[in-house]
Order: sequence, then structure tokens, then C-alpha cells
Amino acid sequence: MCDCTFKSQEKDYPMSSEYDTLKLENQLCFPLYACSREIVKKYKPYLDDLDLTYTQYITMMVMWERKQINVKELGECLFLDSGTLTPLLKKLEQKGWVTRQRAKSDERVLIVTLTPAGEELRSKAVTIPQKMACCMNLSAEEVQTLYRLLYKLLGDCC
Amino acid sequence: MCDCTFKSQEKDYPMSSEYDTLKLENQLCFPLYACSREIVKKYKPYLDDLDLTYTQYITMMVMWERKQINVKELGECLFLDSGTLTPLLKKLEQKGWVTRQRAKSDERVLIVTLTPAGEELRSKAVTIPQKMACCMNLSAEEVQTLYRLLYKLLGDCC
DNA sequence: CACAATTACATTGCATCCAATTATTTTTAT
DNA sequence: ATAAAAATAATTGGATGCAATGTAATTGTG
Repeated sequence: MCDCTFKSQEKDYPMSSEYDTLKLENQLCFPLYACSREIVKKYKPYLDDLDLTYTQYITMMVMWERKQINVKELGECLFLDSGTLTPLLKKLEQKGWVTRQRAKSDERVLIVTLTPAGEELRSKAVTIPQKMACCMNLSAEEVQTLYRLLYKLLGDCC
Repeated sequence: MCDCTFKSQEKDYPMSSEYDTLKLENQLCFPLYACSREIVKKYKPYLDDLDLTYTQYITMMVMWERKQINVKELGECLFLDSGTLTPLLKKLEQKGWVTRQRAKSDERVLIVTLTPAGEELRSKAVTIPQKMACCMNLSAEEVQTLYRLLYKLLGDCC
């Protein structure tokens, strides 16, 4: 894709240009960015059935595990800030899957709590991971390696 | 992060639940999604200097290589559609880095062409990749592996 | 205590992203 | 030749993401 190679005047292999580092094909970030969006797109039909977007889905994943969490901690789990989470949590509240209330001990803190309806959603969502798994032709070992490298990169850059 | 383990009533190791597959920590897509956004964020200060967003940057990467390309092909390179590209290309045109004109042979096709000003931008951008490289503590081999796995995954799912 | 600094969340504005629809042009099939 | 189908962008609407700013509550300091 988008491979531009130039022939050296004397030899018959690609000439390395001073701009090679700016080629799309030489970026690590680009396949990361593209892959992320393509996989989120793959989730869509399954998430549509549950009336969830991808971001709402990973938020609910945290809620299913934690039952109760405040916005700051939720943001740390998901690498998202209140600018994204505030409207998203209001939507989840509208749908009846979480409640939002201020902590009595500290009125600045907003506590998000999973509702019984939100808990029920979990049993519908549980089939999604296996449905998604089959669209990836990576071996178990490759998945492990990819997982490890992504978390290493994530740890390095935050 | 977000690790909820439950103790079996009899033994002293984490109980595997029917919902383990829904844990955030067991997802491959989540570090992909988070990592992608974190790295794009890392680019921001450098791209701000060039008055480019990340999406505009990768678009310019294609333009620097191809000089001229139509919207359909550009979309295939970047995994983006006209809904994203049309307004983005209008902004790049406003900044004077590309021109947009219909193909004479087929009026449906819009041809995007790099301008001399756009070409000049390339020499300012050329220092960005090395500036970014130092925020990743992956070895050259790990980068290679990650790169290969991401493209494999990208190939599988599109 | 007074008040400055900090913290936690909400709001605003801009730029994506994407699905769905529309408009226009070109190609295909009868 | 022409109507149907296909191809290519543009448009629209909804949901993020994120930086910057605002607001209210809490904490730290002299």
C-alpha cells in the first residue's frame, strides 16, 4: 500500500530517501490506529443488539467488574477524561444501566453504580468475546505476544 | 488494573467466572484502542507546530508519497471514508497544501494534488518520527513483531 | 480562621469517525 | 438507445475524544 520506491541511478534496488521515515508504511502508529478502528467497527453489529457503543461497552465492562466506581477511577481504567465520560455516563444512566450520585463524604466525587438492569445486560454481552474471536486469525501465541507488547507500549507512553 | 478476583470457597486461588471473558484485562481490543489514542496524543505537540492534526498528518504522508491521488484510493490507504475525508481535505485545501479538482475523464472522481507549499511542509515534518521514537521503549525486534502482528490483524479483519 | 492551591467533575468547542442517505456521473444490460 | 445498476463524493446526524476553561468542594498553610 502506498509503496513508492525509487531506483538508484546506478543500481537496481530501491533508493533510500531522506523521507523514508515519513512513509506511511514505515509507521508503527498507523497500523495501530487503523487496526483499532477496524476492530471497533467489527464489534458494531453485536453491540447494536445491546444498544451499546464500543466506548459504552468497555465502560460497562468496568462496571460489571467493579459494581461501583467514581469517575476519576473509571477514567484511569479507560484512559478517558470527564469530557468523554460525563456525557457517556449520562446516556448509560438514561438507559437505566447505571446510577450517578455524589459521594456524601466528598461532594466533588461522582459515584457511578451498576443497576440490576445493568447487571442483566452482562448475560447478554457474555457471548460477544467469542463472536469477535473468530474474526482474528492470530494464533494464541500471537495474541499473547501482541497483548504483551501493547501493554508494554501503553505503560511506556503514559 | 480493575482486577477483581474471587476466592473459591475451598481453595485459595482466583475462581474463574463465566464472565472472565468480559473482563477488560482479558480484551485484546482495549489495549489496542487505548494505545492508539495515547500515541496520537503524544504526536500532538509536534503536529501542533505544523498546524496538523494526526489524521491530517497521515493524509499528508500519503500525499508526500503519491503527489496526486483520488479520494477513493486515499480512503483505501487510510481506512477512512468520504465522510471523514471530504471535510478534512477541504481544510488541507484551505491551508494551501493540496488542491481538489474533478477528473476530466470521470467527473465523479475527485483528484487531490500536493501543492508546492504542501511539499515544503514535508521538510518540517521529517524530524517528527525520530522525536516520537524516543517515547517508545520497545526494542527494534519488538517493534518489528508488533508491526507484523498489527498488519496481520488488519489484513484479517478487512 | 482566612485564603490560596488543589481536586473532581462539568462544559464548550473543534475535529474526527462512521452509518446512512443523497446527488451526480458512468457503466451495464436489455 | 435507454432504463437500471453501479460507482464516487458529499451531506447529515450521532457519538466520541480531547484540550481548555469553568465551577464547586476540599485541603493545606501561615
